[in-house]
Order: sequence, then C-alpha cells, then structure tokens
Amino acid sequence: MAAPTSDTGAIKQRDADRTRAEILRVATEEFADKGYAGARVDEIAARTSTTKRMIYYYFSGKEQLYLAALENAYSVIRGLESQVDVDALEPAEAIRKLAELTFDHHESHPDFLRLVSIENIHRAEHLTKSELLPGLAGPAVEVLDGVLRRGRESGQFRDDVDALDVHMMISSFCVFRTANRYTFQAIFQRDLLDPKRRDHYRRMLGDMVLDFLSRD
Amino acid sequence: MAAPTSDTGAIKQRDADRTRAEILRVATEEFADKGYAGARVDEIAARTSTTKRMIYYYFSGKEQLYLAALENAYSVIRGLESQVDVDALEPAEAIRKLAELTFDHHESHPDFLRLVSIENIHRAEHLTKSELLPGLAGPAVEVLDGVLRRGRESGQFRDDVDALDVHMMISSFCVFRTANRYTFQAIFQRDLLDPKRRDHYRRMLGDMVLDFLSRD
DNA sequence: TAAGTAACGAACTAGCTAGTTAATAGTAGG
DNA sequence: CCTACTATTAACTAGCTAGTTCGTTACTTA
Repeated sequence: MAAPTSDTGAIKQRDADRTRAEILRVATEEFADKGYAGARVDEIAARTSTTKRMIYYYFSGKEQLYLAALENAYSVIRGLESQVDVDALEPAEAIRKLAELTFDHHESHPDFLRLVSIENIHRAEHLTKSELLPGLAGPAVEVLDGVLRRGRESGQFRDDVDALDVHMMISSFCVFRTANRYTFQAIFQRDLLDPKRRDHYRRMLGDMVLDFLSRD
Repeated sequence: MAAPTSDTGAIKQRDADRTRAEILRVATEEFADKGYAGARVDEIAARTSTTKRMIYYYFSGKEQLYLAALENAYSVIRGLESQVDVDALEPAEAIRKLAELTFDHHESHPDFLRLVSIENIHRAEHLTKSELLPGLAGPAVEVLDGVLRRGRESGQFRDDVDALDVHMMISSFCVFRTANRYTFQAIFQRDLLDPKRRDHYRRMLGDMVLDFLSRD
C-alpha cells in the first residue's frame, strides 16, 4: 500500500511545502487587503486549511510573515521583469515597450502594489530589514540604462536625466493609476482602471515618456 | 474678578474649540503616522492635554475622528489651491505654474499625502461617506480646464486629453515622489526628497507635462 | 445666587489579539 | 516494526484596546 490513505477522504495528508505556501498566499491577500496592523493572524489562519499554530511554526510571528509576503511579492514581479529583451528595438520603441510592460504589470498585480503602499506607510522599515533587498533594484534599471545610453548616443534623447529618473516617471504614472484609484474615483467620479480607458492611458504613458525624452 | 483664576498656575481653562482642535491635530498626526488600524485612541489621548473621554465627547468614536482628520486635511489643501490665478499667464506658463504648485503642496504637506494613501488602502470607504466630498474636486480641475482650452484654441496643445488626465499626470509625479519615497530609497538608494535634487525634479515635472501637451 | 448645562477626568470593562503550551498523529530511517 | 523527528491540533493566556460609567467642576443665565 504505497498510495496515501485516501479512502475516507478526510485523512490529512502532511505536506510542509503546501502548508507553508498556503499560509503565505492567504497572508499576502490579507495583508494587502487590511494593512499590517489591520490584518489578523486569526483571520489568516481561519482562511487556510490549517491552524494558527502553523503560522508560528513556519513563520515565527506576524511581522516575519508580513516580511515573507512582501519579499515573495517582490520576487514575483522581479521574475516577470527579467524576461524582457529590448536590445533588438530602436531606443524609442524600447522605451515605449518598457513603459507598457510596467503599465501591464501594475494593472495585473494589485496586491503587490497595495503591499508597496502599506510598506511606505511604515516607512519601509520591514523592507530595510530584508536580506533579499540587495538585488531587488534588479534588471529593470539596467535595461533602461542601456536603452537611454543608446538613445543619447544617437542624439535622439535628452541627456539631463538618468535611468532612475525615467524609471520613477514611469512608475509614478502606473502606481498612481492603480494605488490612488479609490480616492480619485471618489473625488472626480472617474475610474482610472475602467477598461474603456485602458488603451488611452497606456498610449498616454508612452507619449508622455517619449515626448519628454525626445530632443525636438 | 473677571480674570480667570490663574494664581495657582495649574487651573484648567475651559475652551471647547481649543480642546477639539488639539484632539484633531494630534489625531491627524497619529493616523497619518500609523494608519487607521495602527493608530491608538489611548495614544492620541495621551498626546493631548485632555483625556480619552473628550475624544468620545467631541468625535463619538475612532472612525468619526479619522474621518474628521481626513476631511480637515482635504480642506487645508483645498484652501491653498483656490488661491491661484493663472488667467494672466500664457497657457504653457500657466501649466508649469500649476504643476509646480502641486509639487510644492505635496512636498510641504506629507501628512495629507499619507492620509490619502491610507484612505486608498481602505478603498476610500470613509471618504465616500463624507458629506464634505461633493465640492472636493474643487477649483484645481476647473482652473486646469480653462488653461487647457486656451492652449487648444491657440493650437499649442494637443486635444486628445482632458483636464482630469492632466491633473492625474501631475499628481502621479508629485504623489509618487513623496508617498513612495521610502521603498524607492530602500531599493535604489536615492532619496527623492533630497533638497539637492528638488529643483531637478521640479523642472522635470514641468518639462514632462509641457512636452507632452505641446504640439510639435 | 441658584440652577442648569457644557466641559472634563479617573477608573472600569468586555471583547479581542498575538503568541504559547502541551499533547498527538503521520513519516522516514534503521 | 520501532524509534526519532516533523507536522499538526485544540485550548489557553496575558496584555491590549475601543468604548463606557459615573461623578465632578467650571461657566452661563435667569
């Protein structure tokens, strides 16, 4: 009888990886939804198929669990970012592509952005402690730096801004659109994430960055 | 004896307005600092010269106090915004001026921005309940709308964006710079609010908006 | 100056919340 | 098949936290 006892259906299979992963997934949702102080360890436990004790068994405490969720969210985004190849494109095309990639990432990962907002409210005190932090800057900036250099050398791009400035400009637009959509909607009655306006904003972002970078 | 008894020095002068205002001021700091769930009513009380009972006396509860702080913060910003007169300026100059005004406001009112971030984490559930909400859109957008119209009519500005789009673009940049400065600093080792870089970013914002709006 | 009202304070409480204890059940190695 | 270890559970606890009770003191007004 090598097969696991599954005849009663209710037998609990042990699987450390699965349990750990499930806790992390639920914790990410809960922290992103309620913030660090607003999230409840009991609530996270209740939403898993395991118990609160397991959270402490695998993660030691609420703060470490939060940091694990934050690090995991950054890892996911970083993994996506590294799959970009713009060397074959003209600098202007490459910039638009990178901007649109950021635009798409942010739109499809709201939990990540919420965790970033929350972490900023906490003045990045947890992220600063993270051992994963070095290397988080990652490929995004290096890739951007390469494209900017090419554009400058060919005389197309202005030379008074660096990769971080441009990265900041792109992020601003994308982060605001999703992170501040609720107060914006409440005040101006416009849903920045309305699918009908998606293409408009995507094009607007690309135009904004390129019009700014381009020498006339 | 019309003068208040002040001979012992420790006599408590009664002043409803002052007490209320003090609670609101401390509450604003506390909520902006710790978030709604992270803020402690006891802590707010301890930091005032009055007691917790007075918080409930004047504001009924934690949530109403938070909303009062949020509304008050918006009122302050709105008051500043309405003191702008750009009709005498060329459209391009006016746009730059409005952008720089937003830039300056955001930099000098960090508590306001933190409250906005916090309120977005809560999906604007409190702001939506506010009776002060209508009229919050305020003059900022109307002024911007007038300038854009003038710019379009003279053929200087593109015509595929409206005032809310431009407002969003300006806000994005200013909000990101202050609201996301902590994670940005942690990851990229650049302080977006470093005074040495202030002029650079201020000019960059104006260029960004104008290069985007201008027909070439 | 008496009575009423607005402003205030100290101490209390019910319920919540992060973290713990102690005992149990599945699993892998010998 | 037995021993040691890993994974798991349920019940518990100490301390915190929003909100309350009840009584007191200053100010107002008739």
